[in-house]
Amino acid sequence: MKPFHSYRNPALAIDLVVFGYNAKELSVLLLKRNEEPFKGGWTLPGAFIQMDERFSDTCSRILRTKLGMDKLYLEQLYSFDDPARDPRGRAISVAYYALVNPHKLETAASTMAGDVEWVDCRKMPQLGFDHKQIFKTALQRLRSKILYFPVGFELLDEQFTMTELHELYECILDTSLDRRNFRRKILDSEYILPTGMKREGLQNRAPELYVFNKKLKRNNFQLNIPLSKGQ
Amino acid sequence: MKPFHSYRNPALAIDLVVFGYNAKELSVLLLKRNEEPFKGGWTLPGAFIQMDERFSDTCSRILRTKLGMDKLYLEQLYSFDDPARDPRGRAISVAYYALVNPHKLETAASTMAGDVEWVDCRKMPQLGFDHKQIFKTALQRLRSKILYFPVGFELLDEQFTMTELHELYECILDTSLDRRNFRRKILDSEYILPTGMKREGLQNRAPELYVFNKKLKRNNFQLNIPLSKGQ
DNA sequence: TTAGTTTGCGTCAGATTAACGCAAACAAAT
DNA sequence: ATTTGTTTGCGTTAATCTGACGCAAACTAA
Repeated sequence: MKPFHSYRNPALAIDLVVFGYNAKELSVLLLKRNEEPFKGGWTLPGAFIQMDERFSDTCSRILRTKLGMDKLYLEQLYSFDDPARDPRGRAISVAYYALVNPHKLETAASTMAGDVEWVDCRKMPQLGFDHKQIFKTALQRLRSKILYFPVGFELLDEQFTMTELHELYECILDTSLDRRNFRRKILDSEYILPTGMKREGLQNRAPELYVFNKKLKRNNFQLNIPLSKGQ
Repeated sequence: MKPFHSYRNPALAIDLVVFGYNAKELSVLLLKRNEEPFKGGWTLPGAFIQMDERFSDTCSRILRTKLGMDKLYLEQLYSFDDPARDPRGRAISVAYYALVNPHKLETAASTMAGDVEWVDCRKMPQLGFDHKQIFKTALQRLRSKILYFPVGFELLDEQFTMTELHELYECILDTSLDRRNFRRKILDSEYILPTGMKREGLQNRAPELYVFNKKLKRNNFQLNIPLSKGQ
């Protein structure tokens, strides 16, 4: 058995859609390019896969370079193959998306690269390559996944209030959800557990803090969150 | 802007999980290899991606070669990156799965390659490369997708009875489903439409034939099929 | 002190689910 | 031809779930 001979293979890249949530705003990490192609424009952060790297290694490399942190929730999204997606030549992109709580990055804020920026999901500029499509696919995936899997707790602090979780869902789904029904569904689901604690510095009836239930591995759960139509 | 220089890139392959359904049996198209690696063993059909091909082109090429037919339901599954997945060297696999009604192939039966065979999903042999993992991922995807999307009609004839559809679901999900509740759910969903016709050669009260409702494009529907616990 | 907001808990009519009954139309066995 | 079992279509029902929204205690802002 002989190894592959020198096929000409398409270049193979990883592109990342890194979601961050802060102050009722879902944003994505964009890269301001300072070289061709798309010099001066925005793209998603990405890198070519090295021969000895696994996808997750390449992801880590990108995240470390641009965010100074690489242990994030990471999920493979889709592989993109438009022959014209990169003007430099044939390149396949394996896209991943990641979830970060930008708050947790603040300690390492100085390590965030100068050429990246958080951009509000609702105000996406034009993106180079086929990155607009990748972004749209990622947002779609996040929106549908959050309905049946406790993704998104990755976007909040370790402890959070019901209101914070509610706002996160409204923000990601870009719709309004009935507060009381949401509360009931989430608590019934046992996705989260009450800690019995309240945030420091607040008085008696401050909102209760919850944590994600790490023991829970239910897979086929359906939140089925109602839209708030009236009010 | 210069084109890519000669990076050494991993080889890039497409592997296919082709599902076929016949006589209450869900099967997958396997390839009997007659060269190394895994000579004499089973693998999924696959091929390397040519520089000018899109994924779907490579899929078509494989399907035409092995089945003599290439217009099937096709969906990208996942991309696999284990550095050890191919003993010949680094190779990435972009896996797709396809659905065929083997009945529709019969006319072109002679064109089916001699080195492939339909194998019952429940009796999968050892597979070369990481193809067992790819197969498992595909089956999982099919099982979850069938619950919220009218995939699977691709596996039946143009017209089919409620019983045939019911059996297909039981077979794919590998469980028993209450016939009467299944019927109600499916009819309420409007995934299928009654034709008012009965299969030829049968008498008055032969089972009614249905067709897939092609106008239906509902996306967030939940079949929520109950398991039949008693009886 | 008053007026609004946030948070937690509750109510309730209507829809949905899961389990299963029943009979007409057929098929197979005697 | 009659009996017996199976297939197919259509119902029923109790328990549960959904979605809309009321209410008051604890807080905040004016």
